[in-house]
Amino acid sequence: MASPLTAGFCELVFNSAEAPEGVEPILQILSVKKINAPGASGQDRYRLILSDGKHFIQAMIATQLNPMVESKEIDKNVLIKLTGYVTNAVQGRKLVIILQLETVPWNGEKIGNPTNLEQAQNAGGASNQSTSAAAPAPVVKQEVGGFQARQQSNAGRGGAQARAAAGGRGKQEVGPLYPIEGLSPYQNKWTIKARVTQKSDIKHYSNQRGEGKLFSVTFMDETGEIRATGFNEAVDNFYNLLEEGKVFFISRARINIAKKQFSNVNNEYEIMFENQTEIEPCDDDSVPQVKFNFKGIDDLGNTQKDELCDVIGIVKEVGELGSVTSKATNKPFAKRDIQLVDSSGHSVRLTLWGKQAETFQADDQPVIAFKGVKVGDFGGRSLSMFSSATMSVNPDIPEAHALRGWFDAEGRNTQFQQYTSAMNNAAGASGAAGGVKPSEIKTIGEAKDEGLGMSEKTDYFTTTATIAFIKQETFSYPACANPEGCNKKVVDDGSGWLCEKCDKKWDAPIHRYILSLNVMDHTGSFWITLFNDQAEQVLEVSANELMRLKDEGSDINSYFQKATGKTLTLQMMAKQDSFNDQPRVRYTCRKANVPDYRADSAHLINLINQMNV
DNA sequence: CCCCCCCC
Repeated sequence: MASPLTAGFCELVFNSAEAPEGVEPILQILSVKKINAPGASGQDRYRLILSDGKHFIQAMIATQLNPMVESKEIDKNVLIKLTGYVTNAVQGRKLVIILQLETVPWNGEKIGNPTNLEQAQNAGGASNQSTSAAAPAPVVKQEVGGFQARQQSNAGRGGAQARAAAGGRGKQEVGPLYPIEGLSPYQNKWTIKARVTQKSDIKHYSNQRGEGKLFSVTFMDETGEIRATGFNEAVDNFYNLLEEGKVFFISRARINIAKKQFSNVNNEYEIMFENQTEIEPCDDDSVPQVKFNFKGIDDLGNTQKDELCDVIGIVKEVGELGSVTSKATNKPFAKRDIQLVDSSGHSVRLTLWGKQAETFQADDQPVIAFKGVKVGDFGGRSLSMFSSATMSVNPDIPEAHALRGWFDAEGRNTQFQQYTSAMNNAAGASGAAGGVKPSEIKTIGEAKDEGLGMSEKTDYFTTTATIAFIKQETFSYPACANPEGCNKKVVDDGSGWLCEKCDKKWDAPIHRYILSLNVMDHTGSFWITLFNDQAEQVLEVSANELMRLKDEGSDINSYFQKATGKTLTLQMMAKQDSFNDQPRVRYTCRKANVPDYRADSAHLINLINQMNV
């Protein structure tokens, strides 16, 4: 019986510089193995050993074919027809990269007794390397993950390849067209067709190694994105050529391992432009526009500080334009904070800087997609936009439309959960791991009944309650007057107020609140502690001023009376504590707000809707 | 080979 396999294919690959043109071989899979090195996008990668009945050869499959491995369509002894592939030499070894394949019906038996072609060839001592001057295109007839029309555009490329051929240097100067996802340091001949989605300014630097300049761009195609950097001469050669938004062919550049801490580009590798790098503009506009890798606002607790991420949200509030002076350079910077919310019900502050802060306008609560914003831990979690980040207002992408729909239908009336700095110390900064979430609305009765603050973990919750009583006897403590902000308790030793921490003596302390309030709602009451900022907000007088009035014998009772009866929405922390060896819960108020009755009502409507009546 | 990106 004739073998269904394409006899001689392995030898053909081994002896050709590029994939054999027009050949769609049928091969048998001898083994499937997951390799340890992740793919460009961090996905699993699989290596196959393929047999033509006589020899076997190694192959990698593009990650879009991974599901076929997982479903066992790609498995040992299965016959496959390669309908899209390229070949590559890696340190003298040949590798087939499969972009598209079809399975061929077969009874599951192994065919023939194939041997390792490389060993056979090397043992024979003969090098049959092709000296063909032709530059065959890779075989891709149908759509491969959006790589349709590759052959046409590749062939129509004209530029680098045609010039190389005209230069009479024999071998093609550039490799076949690759998906960005398929790039790795182990391949040297490739061309990508990609859009520039971001281009940096030219940056000049000077360090021990000397002076220089550099710029970077992000390239994107249907399969992924990759960052590319050019130094010195590459800046002169390519900076003006590479325009944001335009499509280019790029070849003959180096692939390095990406330094991920400096980039949010979703690729294990990055491109380094070299002197022989070739970049040619491309008219084909089919390459997609921008690729986001959104992180939900509620998920920012699971990111590390300083990590870069993409976030999409509704601009709920726009802060005033402000200015700060950089500690490092003493230079002033314009800044503007905005509040972003998404359908997770969480909100986060995002800071814009410089020109972007000055010109930012969003009075109609638009959707904005941010790319490459930096996560900070101020106030639990915050975001900061810097020069390499980009923003798209009301982008035409599904995530944006979904968010718009959600916000207009219900999000408008949602009370959003804010990050709090206490979450930096709490187990699991997301606030979701174990402890009650800060925005979870509880009545006082529920907080007690559910035993919040009774476990090892600190619980956070929000409650709306009315001040029933404020303890007047002790409302403050004498604190260190250091203008840098120390706030430690100081003691009067007769010659002044000593701060042990600052090792300084002050003529007078600054009094700070530790205020005990009894607050109640329709379910019960509890004692809570307010520290300086919250207490000052409630009493509308500073502790220092109140202490001065008290010391001069004025009646300060009116301040406490004025605050009593106020109803506030309190962001609470419930923490285990002990008093006279008895365990008890200490309730601390982290933030007091005027109630948002609209949001509270929306919460109640939610609860009503959940009732089974 | 850069990689700083600001403040509370």
